[in-house]
Formats: sequence, structure tokens, C-alpha cells
Amino acid sequence: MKRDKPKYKQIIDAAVIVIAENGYHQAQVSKIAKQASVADGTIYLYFKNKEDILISVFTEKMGVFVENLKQIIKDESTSCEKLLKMIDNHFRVLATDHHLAIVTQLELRQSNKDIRLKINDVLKEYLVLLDHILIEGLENGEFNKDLDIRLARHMVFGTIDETITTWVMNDQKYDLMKLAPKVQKLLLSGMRA
Amino acid sequence: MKRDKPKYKQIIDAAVIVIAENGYHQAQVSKIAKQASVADGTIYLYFKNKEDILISVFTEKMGVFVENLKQIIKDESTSCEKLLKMIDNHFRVLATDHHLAIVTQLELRQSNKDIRLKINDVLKEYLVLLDHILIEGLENGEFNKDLDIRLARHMVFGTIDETITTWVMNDQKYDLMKLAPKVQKLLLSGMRA
Amino acid sequence: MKRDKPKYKQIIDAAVIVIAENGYHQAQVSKIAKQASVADGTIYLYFKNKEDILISVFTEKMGVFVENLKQIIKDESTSCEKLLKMIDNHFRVLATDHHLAIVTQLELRQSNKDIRLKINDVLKEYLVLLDHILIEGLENGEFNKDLDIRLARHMVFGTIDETITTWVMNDQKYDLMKLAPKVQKLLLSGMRA
Amino acid sequence: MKRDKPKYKQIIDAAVIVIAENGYHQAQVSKIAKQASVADGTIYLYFKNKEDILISVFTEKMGVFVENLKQIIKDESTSCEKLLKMIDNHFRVLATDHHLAIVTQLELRQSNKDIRLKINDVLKEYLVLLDHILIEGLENGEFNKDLDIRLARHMVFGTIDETITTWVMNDQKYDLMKLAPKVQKLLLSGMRA
DNA sequence: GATGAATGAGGTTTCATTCAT
DNA sequence: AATGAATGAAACCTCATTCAT
Repeated sequence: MKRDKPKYKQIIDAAVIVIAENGYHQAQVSKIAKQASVADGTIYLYFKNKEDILISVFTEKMGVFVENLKQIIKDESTSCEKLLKMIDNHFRVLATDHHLAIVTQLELRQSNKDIRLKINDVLKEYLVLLDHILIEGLENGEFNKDLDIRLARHMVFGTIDETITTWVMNDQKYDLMKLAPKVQKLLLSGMRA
Repeated sequence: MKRDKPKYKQIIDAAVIVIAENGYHQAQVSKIAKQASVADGTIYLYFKNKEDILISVFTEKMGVFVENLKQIIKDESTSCEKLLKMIDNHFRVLATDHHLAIVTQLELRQSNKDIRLKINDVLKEYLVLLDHILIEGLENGEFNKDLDIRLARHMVFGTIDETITTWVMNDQKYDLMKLAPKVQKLLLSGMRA
Repeated sequence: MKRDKPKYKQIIDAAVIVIAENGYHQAQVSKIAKQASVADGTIYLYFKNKEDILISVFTEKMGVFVENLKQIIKDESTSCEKLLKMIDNHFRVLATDHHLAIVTQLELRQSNKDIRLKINDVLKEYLVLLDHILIEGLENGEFNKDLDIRLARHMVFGTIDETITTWVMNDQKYDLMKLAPKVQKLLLSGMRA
Repeated sequence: MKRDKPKYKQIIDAAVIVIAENGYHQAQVSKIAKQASVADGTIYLYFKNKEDILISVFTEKMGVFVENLKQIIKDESTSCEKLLKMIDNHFRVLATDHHLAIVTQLELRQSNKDIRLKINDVLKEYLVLLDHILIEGLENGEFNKDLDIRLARHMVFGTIDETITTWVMNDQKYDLMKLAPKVQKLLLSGMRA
């Protein structure tokens, strides 16, 4: 399997760095190859084309969010706590990897529709897990029974995304992690029973 | 003043149509010129370069949001009502102009960092006005006195934006306007005193 | 009409020279542009792509053969004389333009199947005219009534083509024109009544 | 000797199939290796480079024509009969091996000048044998004493080649073998004393 | 002898911008 | 003011060949 070979991850990581440091439109394949210390042609032994690199970057990295969230859902805390853990996790992953934060919040959004559609497929998986938490909270009475799941999902994800994007645009100069409990509290007060 | 001449608006409107119908990356200057019924070179009598067209599209169209919001702030309703009016206005403008909705929610976000930074300057004006409503609500006791204005702003704008973007991505097939009161209610329950 | 503008012919002629002097696979668009004294991009105002240049080279130049042959057919000489004139014309055009001879006999034959199929369409027109001469000769009794037109066409064209190609491969070092009457005589003796 | 080892022939035969089925420009070394069931690198144990494969394909396969023709020349028939046998042999070999016919008549002609020059060296051997027949016919009075050997060679080979190429281009859908006596008769009538 | 992963040079085409008319 | 023909820089990808195993 190609994605288990060391060069696969090597190229993905190189792509994140190159995109973060040069911007999406200045992230030429040759730069990524150089950063990964492989020849240009080697890229094409592991990826079909440039688009495939970009989608794989998102898929591989987003996988971490999804995996973490699956763990969070499994545990036995309340839905409220799960929501906090989710926000906390989302913030932590991006606060820990500055390059990745730039890539997901700013650069990858410049990609064309084809790529964005595939990125959305990955995102959808994440949103479905978020819905699980929301539904569970509804059913166990933690959340307001009139809550519109779809709007609540928009609110939770929109707030998280907007908060992180603003933080990235401000050059990540304040502590994102500290905002997690406040964001949770703000969101919860709007959903609680 | 260039922006008062008829061809200026003509080109801006052509750009919105071309970007909405062809996508950001397929919106060549020559296509915009054709749609505006002017020669390619004429574009450069009214705009410094392509970047200038795109920023102007956003500035000119965003102006409507800002103007409307200024009117809303002036009137004598409660902060809660102002928030509803703001959401309602935001939804209405985009629900009325499908091309514009596509351009602002999807296509213009593919622009490079430079353009997006300038677009953000324009957006900031809008967010400052939103802050006015939030501060007013805090001061007159409508909103929770512990409310973090910055986070509340992220939540309000993030929720609105995510809701509209999802609606555009779903081909605008449901009635966006109907969601306005629900979104307001959801947001308010998180902020109220 | 694009093909009436001076730059169109300028580029076609440049292509013939570049292909003849560098070989088919070393005839880059940039070289053709340089030879034609235009910018690389200008090529694409007159031709859809590189393939289009190559096909146009053949079509434009082959047009001369076809036009000349149409004149020959119209005149009132015998079929035998027409055949001589055809051979003579074919030899003369290529003996006069050494670059063109190299391009048609050697270089253009390296093109891929798509291009060769389009080239064949043009050639077919020429062969149809040759058939006219052969049929006429059959009907007026100049040629053997048992003559198989298809085979005769193969023989006439194959002999002409092989003779010219050998001449080109030998660096055009002998006088091709002098061979015309001998080739005619040889071919005719095989077809005469 | 490398050319006696089984893998040598295996690769040559694979090359003929790959070129015939994919076309000259789509006949990558890796495809030939795959078809021959050897690794890419193995090719280079038997051939200096890709050019060497292509020339060897022609040399090996052309060898059959030359060998057969040598036999034909040795026998005691008339020059006219030898000519028929030669045409018959030429047609038969290609009519029997459809892949080979495509490769020699269409695909290999797309190769660059270097390769074509080397192919011509091989062809020359064949043409020299043809000259033997023609000269013998001249000397024994079967052919016209004014016959120009060089032109006659062009005519014989050009007619054969054009006839076969047309047959291949028409997807080999009629019986090439049946044409042999007619082609001979046509050619002979032009050369006979 | 055999393998196949890795290499890296090289070319077509697009499109924002200019400037002579 | 308006035109639009001309410019030319810039990058993705292929594939023949090598060489460590």
C-alpha cells in the first residue's frame, strides 16, 4: 500500500510546509519535491497528480480529527463534556501545528471546486460525528428539545472555524487553547435544556 | 470619480456574473470584458489590475450590507431585535442575488491571501458594526454581562456564514429567509442575560 | 479570416524551416515563434495548438499540388501528357523548396496517428485527381483497358514518392527534375494500351 | 551471443505487439517490459537503449525478407518469375503477421531520423537483392535494355510499399495475396523487353 | 542475471497586461 | 476615451535510464 511507505508521508508533510510557507498558488510540485528531498518524478509514483497531493494532505490530516472525535464519542462523559473535548481537540491539533493551521484555514480554501468538493466529503464525516453528539444530547435531555440539529451544527462548526481562522489571520499571536472552554460555554448556553 | 461612471458599475456587475457562472479560476479578464461589452484594455482604464476588480466587487457589494446595518443600528429597537434585523438583512441580500451569493460564499474565497486580506479589511467594517450591537446589548442589560464580545462576534458571524455557505452549496434549494428567526433565537439563547 | 492575415503565413513558413532544420521532434513552438519573429503566445492567436500548426503546414503547402493538378487536368493534352505534367509538377515543387521536401518526405511522417489521419485527408484529394487522369486515359483508349485503377494509382504515387524520398535522403544531391520524363516513360510503358 | 538468448526474442516480440497495439508514441519501455514479462531494467541487459530495441525489431524481422529473397534469387527460374516470387513473399510475410504489418508500414515510420537512417541501412540490403534480379533480367534480355535500374527499383519497391500501406490503412480488410500477380503483371509490363 | 524504485530534463499553453492606433 | 493584437513568463508531468539490492 502506497500510503504506508515512508515517502508517502514524507511528501504529504513536505506539502504542508511548502503550502504554509509559500501560499497555495506558489506551492509548485518542484518545491514540494525539494522539501521532501525526492526528485520531482518521484512525487508521481505516489500521487496521481498535483490535485491528488492536495486532497491527500487534507484527508490524511483531517483523519486525525475524525479519529480523535471517534474516541471522544465512545467515552462515557456527558454530551456537554464531549462538546468541550471536541472543541478542545480541534483547537489543540491546529494550535500544535502552525503550518497545518495555515494550510487548512487559509490556503486550501483557495483550491478549485473539484478539490473543494473532495475536501468536503472528508469534512462531512467530521460533521456527521458532531451530529451524533448533538443527537445524543437531545435524547438524554441535556440539550433543549426544540434544538434544530442542522442549525446547531452550523453554529458549532461555524463558531469553531471562524474563531480559528481569525486566530490564524492574527498570526496566531494569542493562546487559542484558552478560548476552548469559553467557546464551549457560549455554545452550550444556546443549546442547553 | 471613476466609480461613478457607468462603465465602472458595468464591469463590476459583469465580474459578478462571470465569476458566478464560470468559477473564480475561470473568470479571465477577457471574459469579464466581453460580458461587460467593453474591450479588454478598457478594463484597465477603470481598474489598476485584476486584483483591483475582485476587491472592488467585494467592496461595492459589501457596501450594501454595511449601509443597511448602519440604518438598523440607528433605529430604536432592542439589541435583540437589531440582531434579528441584521441576520434577516444578511440573508435577504444574498437570497435575492443568487450570483452574488455564489461569488461571496464560494468563489471569492479561492482568491489568494493578498486579496483575502483586503477583503477582510472591508469585512472588518461590518464586524465593527456588529460589535456595536453586542456592546449595546451588554450595556443595556439585554445580554449576559459575562459575554466575551470577541467570541460572540465569532459565533454570530460564523453561524450566519456557515448557514449561508451550506445553503449555497446545496444549490440554494431551500428557503434561506425562513431560517433567520431560528438562527436569531439560537444565537440569542446563548447570549441573553 | 485568420489564414489571410500576414502572420498566419509567416508562422507556417517559419514552421517549415524549423522542422526542416531541426527535425520534427526538435521543432518546439518557441523555436517556430522565434523564426517567425513573433511571441510564443501569438502562435495561439492563429492556431489552436501545435497539432493545428503541423496540419496547417501540410494543408497549405499541399494545396499548391492540388491546385496545380486541377489546372493540369483541365487542359486539353492527352492523359499521357497530363501524367508527365503531374510528375513534373510534383518534382518541381519539391525540388524548388528544399525545406518543404524534407518536411513532407521525412519529418511530417513522424507525426502521431491523429495528425497523419488529417494529413491523409488532404492527400486523398490529390489521389482522387490522379484517378481522374487514369480513368480518362482508360476511357479514351490511351491506357490498357485491363488496367486496375487502384493498383495503377499505387504504382504512380508509390514510384513518385519513393523516388523523391530517396532523393531527399541522398541530400538532394542529384537533379530530381531530370528524372521526371524517365519516371513517366517507365510508368506509362506499364499502363499503355 | 545475446540475440540467441530466449529473452532477446521475447523482448523483440513484445515490442512488436506493444507498438502494433498502442502505436509508436505510446510504446514505452515499461510497457514492452511488462508485455515481455521482464523487469524494466532487464531490457537494458539485452539492448543498449530504446532506439536499439526499435532498430533490432526491424533488423530481426527484415531478416526474414532478406533470407527468403536470397533463396528466391538462387533458384533457376526467370527474372520475371523471381519478381513475382519476391512480391508474393513480401505480401505473404506481412499478410500473415498483422502486428508486424502495422509496425513496419505505419508505426516504425514515425521514428526519428536517426532510427530511420539505420532502418534504411537494413532496407538497403533488401534493395540490393532486388537490384540483382533487375540486373539479371537486363542481362538475359528479359527486361528492356534501356531500363534505368535505379528508377525500376523505386518503381518496384514504391509500388509494393504503397500497396501494402494502403491495405494496412484499410484495416487489412481485403485479401492482399490476391493482388500479387496483378502487381507483378503491372510492373513487368513497364519493364519487359 | 534480474529487479524496479528513483531520477530529472524538457515543452506546450494560458492569460494578465501593454500600447500603438 | 476606447480598442484588441501582441506579449512572454511560468509550471505540470512523462518516461528513458540507472543502480543498489
